[in-house]
Amino acid sequence: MTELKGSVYDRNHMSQPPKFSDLLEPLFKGPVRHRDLEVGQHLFAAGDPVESLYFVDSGRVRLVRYGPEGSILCLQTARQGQTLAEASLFEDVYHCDAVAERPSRVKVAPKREILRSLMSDCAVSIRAMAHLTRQIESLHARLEIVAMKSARARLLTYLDWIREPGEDSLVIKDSWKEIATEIGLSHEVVYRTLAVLEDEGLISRKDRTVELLNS
Amino acid sequence: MTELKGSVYDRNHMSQPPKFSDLLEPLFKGPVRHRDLEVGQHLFAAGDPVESLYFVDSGRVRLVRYGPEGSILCLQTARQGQTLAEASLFEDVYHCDAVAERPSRVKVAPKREILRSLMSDCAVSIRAMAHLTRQIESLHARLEIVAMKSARARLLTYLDWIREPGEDSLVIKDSWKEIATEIGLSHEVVYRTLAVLEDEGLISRKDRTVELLNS
DNA sequence: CGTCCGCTTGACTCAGATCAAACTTGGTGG
DNA sequence: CCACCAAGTTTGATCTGAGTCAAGCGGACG
Repeated sequence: MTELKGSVYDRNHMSQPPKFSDLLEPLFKGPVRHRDLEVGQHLFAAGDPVESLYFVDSGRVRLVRYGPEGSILCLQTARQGQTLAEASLFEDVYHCDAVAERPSRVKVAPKREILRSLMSDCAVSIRAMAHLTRQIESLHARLEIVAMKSARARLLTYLDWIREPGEDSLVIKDSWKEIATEIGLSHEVVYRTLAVLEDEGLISRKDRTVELLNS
Repeated sequence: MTELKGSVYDRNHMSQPPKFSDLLEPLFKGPVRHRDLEVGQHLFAAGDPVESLYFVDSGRVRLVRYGPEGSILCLQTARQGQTLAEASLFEDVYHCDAVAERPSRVKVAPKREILRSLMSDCAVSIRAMAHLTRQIESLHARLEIVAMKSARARLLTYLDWIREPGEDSLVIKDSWKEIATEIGLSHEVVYRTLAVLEDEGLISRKDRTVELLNS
């Protein structure tokens, strides 16, 4: 509970709260293997057997699914200190791909070890459940956003979602282009809508910080 | 594991597989309270404290969230034999409403009892985790559908999703109107798209059964 | 028999996608 | 230090497809 000011994790879209990472981290403390990934490199692909649980030491790894028409949907983004595809722990094979967004290093823990630890300590499994429920809520929020028809509502809801509770200003960590794909809009519309919102005085932008006025 | 041929549950959109219901059902065996709901009646609302876990004995209860512009988003549909809002077990207050879609009867189990059972038996909590992961995958599938821009792709993917693996024909259990809201389309577009797909020979309809040709 | 509601189709509107072009920024290498 | 390239950002013009309003059909149910 120290580095990076913590604000990098909280309420972050598609990312699990930090607490659980800390809880599972002990599982990765023993004789664990590492894997280093270059940008674009796959950690696993849909159809691969699930044999490990991954913990992102550094970098950023995304869970994505490819649509038939070549579209890409991001299901989860695992940043430093987070685990990836926990929901696949009880699957035989993955149903989506994991691809590094940046040069990344991940810890690899055998699935069996993880399951054994969960089995042996109820307190751990309870916290794991709590973690999964948070991911479910995160998905609820994303579903809510993507289900909106208007770009304006999507953007405002998204900004409201990733902002710190109580804070009126937030720092954009990704490019707007990435955000656009994240909320299912073309980047042009995002830029346009941002301009409109700024015109209307609902937000103000400077560099990579956005101020939410009159929530 | 007997009634209704099972097909009512499997791979059903927004519904958890049946196994877990069986697993948790024992928890509802003791001296549990019941609640009867009329159509449209609320079981709980957003902001209410989470004090119980509900199990649908009969009828159908939906987890919904209301958008600012009056839009309604369904997060989960709990049918007979399923539990509702398990993801809220670790929350203090609900973040969505539960409303009966049909006259329903639900069993009510105190949250504390549930947590205690989970805490005392690791096997149960492991299975609970497995259940939650299935819900996550269900949400992934819904996200995938709603994120598609074209009505055609949404509908085809949806039909492919709810069909029995291996089966080419499926029986529509809800009205197309409900399905339309489910996949985020107006019902007119759904009807139109169905007509087009039938024209193109991709599907054929008779009564409430749809045949998928040339998947 | 009349009403309600799911279903179906048509005409029109409009918001977001797409294509296009220019500007900014950052990094790389000569 | 500058030339250059890549990628993000911004704005304009146009197109398309889903939403909306509207109207008619048919079955269920009282």
